[in-house]
Amino acid sequence: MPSSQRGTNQEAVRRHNLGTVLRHVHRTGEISRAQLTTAMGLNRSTIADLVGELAELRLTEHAEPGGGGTAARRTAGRPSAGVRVADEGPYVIAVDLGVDRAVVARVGLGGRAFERAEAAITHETEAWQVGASVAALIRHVVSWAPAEAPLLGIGISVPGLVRRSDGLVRQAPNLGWTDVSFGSIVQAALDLDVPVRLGNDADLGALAEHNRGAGLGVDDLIFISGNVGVGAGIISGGARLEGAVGYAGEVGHLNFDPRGPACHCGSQGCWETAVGAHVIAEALRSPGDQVHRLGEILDEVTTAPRELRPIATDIGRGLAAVVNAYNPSVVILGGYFRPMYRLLRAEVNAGLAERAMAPAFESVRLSLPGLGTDSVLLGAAENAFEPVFADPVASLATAVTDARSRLAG
Amino acid sequence: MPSSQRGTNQEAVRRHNLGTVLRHVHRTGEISRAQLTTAMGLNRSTIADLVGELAELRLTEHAEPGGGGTAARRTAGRPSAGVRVADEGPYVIAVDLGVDRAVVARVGLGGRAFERAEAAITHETEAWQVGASVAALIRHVVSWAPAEAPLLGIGISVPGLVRRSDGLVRQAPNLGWTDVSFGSIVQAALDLDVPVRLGNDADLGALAEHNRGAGLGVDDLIFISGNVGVGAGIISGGARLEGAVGYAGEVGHLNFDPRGPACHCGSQGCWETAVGAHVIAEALRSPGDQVHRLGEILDEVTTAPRELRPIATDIGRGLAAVVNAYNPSVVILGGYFRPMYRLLRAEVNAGLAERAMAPAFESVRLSLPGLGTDSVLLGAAENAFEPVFADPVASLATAVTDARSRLAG
DNA sequence: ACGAGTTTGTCGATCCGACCAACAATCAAG
DNA sequence: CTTGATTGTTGGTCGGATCGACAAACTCGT
Repeated sequence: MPSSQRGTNQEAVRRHNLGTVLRHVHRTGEISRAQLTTAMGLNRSTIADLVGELAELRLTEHAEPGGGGTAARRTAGRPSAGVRVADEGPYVIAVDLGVDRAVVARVGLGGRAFERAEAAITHETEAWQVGASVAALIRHVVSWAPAEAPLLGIGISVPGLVRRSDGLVRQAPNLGWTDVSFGSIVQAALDLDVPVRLGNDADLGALAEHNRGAGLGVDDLIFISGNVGVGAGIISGGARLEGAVGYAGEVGHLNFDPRGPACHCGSQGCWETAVGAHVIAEALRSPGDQVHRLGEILDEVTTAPRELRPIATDIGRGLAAVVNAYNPSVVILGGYFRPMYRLLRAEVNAGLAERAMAPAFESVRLSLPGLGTDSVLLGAAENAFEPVFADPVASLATAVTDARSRLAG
Repeated sequence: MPSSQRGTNQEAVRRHNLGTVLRHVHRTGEISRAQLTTAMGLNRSTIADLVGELAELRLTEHAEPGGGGTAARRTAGRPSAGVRVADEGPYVIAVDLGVDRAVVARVGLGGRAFERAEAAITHETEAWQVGASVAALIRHVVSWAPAEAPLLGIGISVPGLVRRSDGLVRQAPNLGWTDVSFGSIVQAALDLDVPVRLGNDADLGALAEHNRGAGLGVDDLIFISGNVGVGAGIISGGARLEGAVGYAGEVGHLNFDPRGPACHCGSQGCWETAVGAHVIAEALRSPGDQVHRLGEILDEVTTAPRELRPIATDIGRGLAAVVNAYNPSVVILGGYFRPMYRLLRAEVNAGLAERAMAPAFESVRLSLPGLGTDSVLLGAAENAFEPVFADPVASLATAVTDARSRLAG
């Protein structure tokens, strides 16, 4: 039964409002109390009370009315005091597990990415080995954190199917993983009982672009991740579309041509077999071991190679299915689709126009990621922050306050 | 911005809780206060208060602890008094606009369908003519209603694209409509200022099956409507998936075979061109004008004709795309897909297994509608009831209390 | 420079709704 | 018939949002 079947008690109201104020502060970095009252529709007094509680929790702190520097003069009346994320405030660790490397970053409340580190991983590496390198990267990154700052959790992005209920990695073909409990592996390697949240790379990319990127204020958007495999992260009506088990958005395996080549998923002629990284690498006559780096290779290309044109058209044609199925207002092309769209915008659009239904086509817009190549990494961070917006007090209770010293040992 | 950006004030809490109690009563017909406390997680006293307010609004009434008849003896302790929908309680009018006929029914709070009426419509009929016949059916059906009972609204199902923001029918190929404001037409024909809510047939079928049919308690389900055209209504995470403008779920125009025949949507090889009513009717060598009645024709068939087998397989193959895209736990086959699945279950399942991704396939189950051929009609009623669950007081304010006498004139 | 007008923060009082505790009602089981 | 269990009712309590009044801090016009 969904939440609509349950009642709302006053404790839940407080939790929700407190979390929502924090969400606004997180989204903007700094926001005035006046803006909070209009955005949330609550009374001035109520906002003041909530802001006071957040300050007591050391999540936010008072900001002088002047704002950051000599901001432009505003309207008449008393200037509104600001609320900003606390110095030495809480942070999370974001992990982007790619097919050839792992990137780890420390991200503060407010969305600022501080230190980052990365390491290469190969297709042959076992999951526990990957866990060990990730743990080492985390130790390194946390060592730069303020001593007092609490670690709220770890968010991990995985290029594969992640079961929502427990974060189990069901299938990650490009890592060679099946049923790997990667969250537990990292926890064990760190010897730290900190909340870990895993997510599919496309889902997390969509989350980040929705909160901070090209999808700001857009409640129906799709992030397409091209990362050897092809997947979609879907935000519909402002909420993540997950499906029963968390596998919604596997558009790479939508049917594209029933007479097409066999796909590793068991079917044949999947969209992925027409626009996957292998196909593009082959068209570029790129060495086989460079497939994992396709995005970087394409990023250095300035003029579109002729042989990529039909593939770009097929990208558009496949996007038509996405548009017909989900009716988004923005589709953001991430991973190696980003340079493909940058180079071959006309072909992609033509393929889309050819097959999308007119009313759905009219209301959609293709877009490049607003966060560049960091969408997925920042999405992992956003995902790790989610609990603190749902219930700040409970989330702080599970946070690790002395992460730096405990991980240094 | 979604609701998560706004705050919750106490007035909203009361509205929500009052509506939720009413939703429970509606769903079950009769429910004990004890069940309400456990289901909603609120205190006994609070439930008693809410129930009292609903009774004052004449929406519900007290039911003796004995329940409906000599129910089985229950647990120890004082028996819990029941709450049931009021006699002479509020009702809605549901309209199912099919391709060859319109069905109208009066549906009471609690979901009971009382009187119904229908009339034939032809492809050539203009929208205002359809509106006039629907209005006549409504007048007829309302004439049987209790004099005191308030009419909450009218729910209309349309086989086509309906814009969510204002209920405009953008495209209804099988009715020959483009940009028709059918809600206003019916309002004008009735000369009654009553709330009218339109919806796509598949979306409404999904709603009804979720609330009262084969999808009871299932939060991720899909209703496939085969009604000359092919569409899907999607419930994901307990909420309707609508998309930016309301066109999500147009799976009939997902790509099926790029070399397939041209589709009326402008593309070619859409799934609809492989499993649409015309294809099946042709395979049955049925007269061309019988296409609209395909569901009824198939309902009378007892053994599956051999020539339908490949089509059934293609139904399954197309469903694989639906399963990959939305990861539902139940897919309900409505319209003419209902007899197709009844007759050719094995073929449909085989086609699905052939192309769906393994993890998604494992978590999905195909099903016949729990409401028979009435899913869409009852979904239109459920849709019309929605406002009263969002805010009972406001909805009653817009209701028509003397509908019978005003429509009799 | 100074007052008028405007907007915001703060404080106490108030209101509203959910919660709690005690008690009465009503049943099953022994 | 007694005991135990469960539920409805009632009056009081508590938490949280709101309201009104006032002070604070700014812009703008003179």
